[in-house]
Amino acid sequence: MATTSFTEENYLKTIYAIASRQQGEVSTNALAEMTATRAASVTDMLKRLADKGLIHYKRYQGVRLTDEGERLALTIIRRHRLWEVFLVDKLGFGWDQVHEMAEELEHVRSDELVTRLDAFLNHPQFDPHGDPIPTPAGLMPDVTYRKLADLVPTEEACLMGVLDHSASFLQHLDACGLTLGSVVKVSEISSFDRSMQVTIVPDQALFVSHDVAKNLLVSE
Amino acid sequence: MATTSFTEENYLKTIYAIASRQQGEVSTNALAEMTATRAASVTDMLKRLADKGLIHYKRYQGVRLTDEGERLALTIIRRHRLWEVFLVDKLGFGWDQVHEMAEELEHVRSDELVTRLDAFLNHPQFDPHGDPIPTPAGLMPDVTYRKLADLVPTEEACLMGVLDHSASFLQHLDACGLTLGSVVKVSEISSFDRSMQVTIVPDQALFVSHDVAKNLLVSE
DNA sequence: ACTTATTTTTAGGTTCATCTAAAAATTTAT
DNA sequence: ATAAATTTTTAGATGAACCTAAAAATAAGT
Repeated sequence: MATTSFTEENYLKTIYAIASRQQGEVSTNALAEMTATRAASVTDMLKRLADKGLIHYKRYQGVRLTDEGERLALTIIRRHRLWEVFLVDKLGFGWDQVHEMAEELEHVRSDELVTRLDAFLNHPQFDPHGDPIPTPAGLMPDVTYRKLADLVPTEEACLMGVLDHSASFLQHLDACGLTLGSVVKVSEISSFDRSMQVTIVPDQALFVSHDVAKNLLVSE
Repeated sequence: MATTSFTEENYLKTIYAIASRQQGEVSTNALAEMTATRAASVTDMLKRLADKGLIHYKRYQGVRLTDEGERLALTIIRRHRLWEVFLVDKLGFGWDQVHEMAEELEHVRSDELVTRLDAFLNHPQFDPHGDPIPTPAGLMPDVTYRKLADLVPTEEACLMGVLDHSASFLQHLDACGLTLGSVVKVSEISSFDRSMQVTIVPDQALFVSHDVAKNLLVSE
């Protein structure tokens, strides 16, 4: 109920992001690195978030979101991802350009705005990077993808998302013609460097390095 | 060049707004009232804005925007008004609902975003309240309107804007069927209370109080 | 186990944007 | 023109979000 600041919202989002790719509590240092601040500043903030009942925090023990904190984090992530869809689908930005803008737009406080934006965009299920958009109630849909790197020759799958969100990775995919939604078929895997020879169905052949393949998510 | 904070941007916008409906310098007290802060806080901020070269400020003498300050104020007003068009035209909000959201959206820092939003909206010249949208270069188009209250019987004009932006005024106009773009013709003016009998062309007759008429802008 | 290294927290300080209370400048009124 | 009223500024505090440097707790190494 108490109002959460711009900065507090960013911490919640960051705690969620770190927690979702490991298990156990999130460390102060990990947060300091992600938020580009110092550990001492993080400790300050953790006390405030704990006072507001948004995280479980015991000193020296790391931190975990409360139910309320997780719900809040997910509504912010929902806003972020909806704005990304808007920027790409409606304004024609590239998927490598939208992160910074969405970081700001996500903090605009209006539930009605989010509701209408969602309808305007036709209730998208995924953002331009293939990440699922949390529900209005603050739940993360669970999607199970495989990495392209885990496929074996002759397997075919649809490109669904990326693990690396950096502009340089996304631009590299653009340059290769690897677009979400494409169907790819693995022809060969080099036993030397694990690079893959794949075909973008129907007929576009290309090599994909292991570094790329392990950051590409596929369905099926 | 130096980065302007959210708060500084709001002061610039407010200085512009007050200056544009009076002549001479803007007073500390007027700013305190508009920003809902205390005069002492305003004085603090004025020093900072003066240091950044955004205002002309001599103590006890009131304040005036520099060219740079005015350009900045107008780019913020441009963003505000473009977002209002988006919210009304694309998301279907009422013109009485969009001010608060636009207050937040206007601070999102990306020139490219504004450029693309403007194109997406088809380069609108006016916001949903009939206020002109400053140019990308930071110039306010000058439009000259009359007040409906200044028309005399048998004159006809097009509703172009409002002076009062309050939700209650706008809702009242909605309830009366007074929409921007409508053509109205003045039939009679009461010498008692200056209320007007007008016809929304072609055939919708209604009474308009002087309080309403003096806050409605018409063209021609 | 005990010393060393790492992580985390405390202590004390800074900046931004605000506040209250009191002092100074300006304006108004008699 | 001088006193009274108003406006504006200074002085000193506060809270949020950060910082550095040092202390304390935990984890790791031999």
